[in-house]
Amino acid sequence: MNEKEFLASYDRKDYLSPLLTVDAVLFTYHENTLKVLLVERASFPEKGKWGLPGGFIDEQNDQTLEETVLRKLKEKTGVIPPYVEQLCTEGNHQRDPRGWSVTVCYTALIAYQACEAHIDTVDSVKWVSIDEIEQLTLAFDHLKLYQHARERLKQKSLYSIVPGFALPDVFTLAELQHVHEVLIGKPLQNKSFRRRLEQADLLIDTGEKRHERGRPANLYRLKPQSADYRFIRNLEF
Amino acid sequence: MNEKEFLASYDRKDYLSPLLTVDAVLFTYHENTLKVLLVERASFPEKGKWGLPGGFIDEQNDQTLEETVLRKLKEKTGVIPPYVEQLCTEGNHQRDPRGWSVTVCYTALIAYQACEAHIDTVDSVKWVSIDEIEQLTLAFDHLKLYQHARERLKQKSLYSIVPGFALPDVFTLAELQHVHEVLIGKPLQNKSFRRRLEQADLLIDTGEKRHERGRPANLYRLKPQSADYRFIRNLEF
DNA sequence: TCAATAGTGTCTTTAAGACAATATATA
DNA sequence: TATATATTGTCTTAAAGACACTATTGA
Repeated sequence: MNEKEFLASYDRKDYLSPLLTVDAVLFTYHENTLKVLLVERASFPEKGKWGLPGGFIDEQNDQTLEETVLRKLKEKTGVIPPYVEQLCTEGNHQRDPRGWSVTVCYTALIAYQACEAHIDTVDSVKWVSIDEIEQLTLAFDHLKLYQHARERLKQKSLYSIVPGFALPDVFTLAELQHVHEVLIGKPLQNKSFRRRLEQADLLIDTGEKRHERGRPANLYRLKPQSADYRFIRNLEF
Repeated sequence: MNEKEFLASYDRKDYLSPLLTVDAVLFTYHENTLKVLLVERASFPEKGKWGLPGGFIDEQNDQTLEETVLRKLKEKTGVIPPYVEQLCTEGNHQRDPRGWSVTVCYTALIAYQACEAHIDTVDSVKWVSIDEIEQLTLAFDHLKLYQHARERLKQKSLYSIVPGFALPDVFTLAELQHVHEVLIGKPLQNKSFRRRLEQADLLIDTGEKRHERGRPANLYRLKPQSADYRFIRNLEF
């Protein structure tokens, strides 16, 4: 038998694979807190519980795993988040009552404003503050996945400005610093934070200013390469 | 219908999942070079080509994905490597001619001596130097997976001593430094390298010395926690 | 002018880079 | 003693921490 004959005689139905899903921990920053997107499960198992957005691969329409997660996030938020990164894959025979199951989990970030209107139209999707999420009983092992994503994002906040993707397109340095501070769980040295941003040249100065209380703050935009930039030294934590 | 009834009526055969495999990029260090374990494929597709060790989940016997990869690595090397870490999950409809397929890929490290005897007994398993691997035509997208693992390990060599798990139980600082240098692709400052090891207290001094040419070198062992330790500052590269 | 917030100056501290110097083996 | 390799000393440099100070707005 050659490979061609093998493939002709191969029938997928003869081999059962574990259940395979894709999930995402989508963060945003709003009203001085980090929030995570939760979805109410419409069907069994765990029907009625809240869990991470996600679902099955559509083999006809998804070319890659990443396309699956983008499609799912767009279904729930109306938009495709500017930052999406694979987090981990969890697979065992206990996490789903249907049997051996595997989920490929992603971390994603988006501006609150980018999906506010869309999310307001549906009851089965909501943002939950990270202060409240631990109290909820999430579906499957989704709490654990969230915790993993949170921990990774915390690490990233020490050596990158990835958390900035949870902010709107245009933001102040104080806002950016505060997202990092929320993730790290303690205040940062303002001067250090600004100094390294300046040196790494990761932001575009819009020239605009935001007037609220006090001195108006300069408004910045993320440069595209800022998703990949890594400082060679971590901030203290 | 309640959840119990749902599960009773649920039949996995009604839902086809993509093909799911687990693969590993297993590195070792021998004769001053890094090497990767390759396995000759015994069956279609890609029969006869060399590729990464890996295979399907055994739903009856594997409790988790990690157990699957450990089982596969033990089959090929005779031992369970001391360092195993999930690398990434690659999934699309092109990587396998049988259709939509997903692989969960791990990075692992082991001492050459730990599996030398076992590997010598089989023809279908071999170590390939990283200088030669790019020339080979590996099965599926295994070259890309290897490159990904190599890049990640290079990054880790800048802020951890994870590469030390490619060495035997007992090793000299010169050996450890050289593994890092091979990964990074340039010489390191000897003093910096030793200074940070000393400070982080990651090694156990065995008290023994290795006598070769020149001054005998002190022999060390990795402390268990050294797999997780991260320096707060990267070495230059 | 005061309160509030944004942003800067500058000294200290930490840890890496550079590289010379010393130490301990064998031939 | 010469050679080889291991190990240390120490000065320089880069970048973060600490924290006080100045700047710019509205009330």
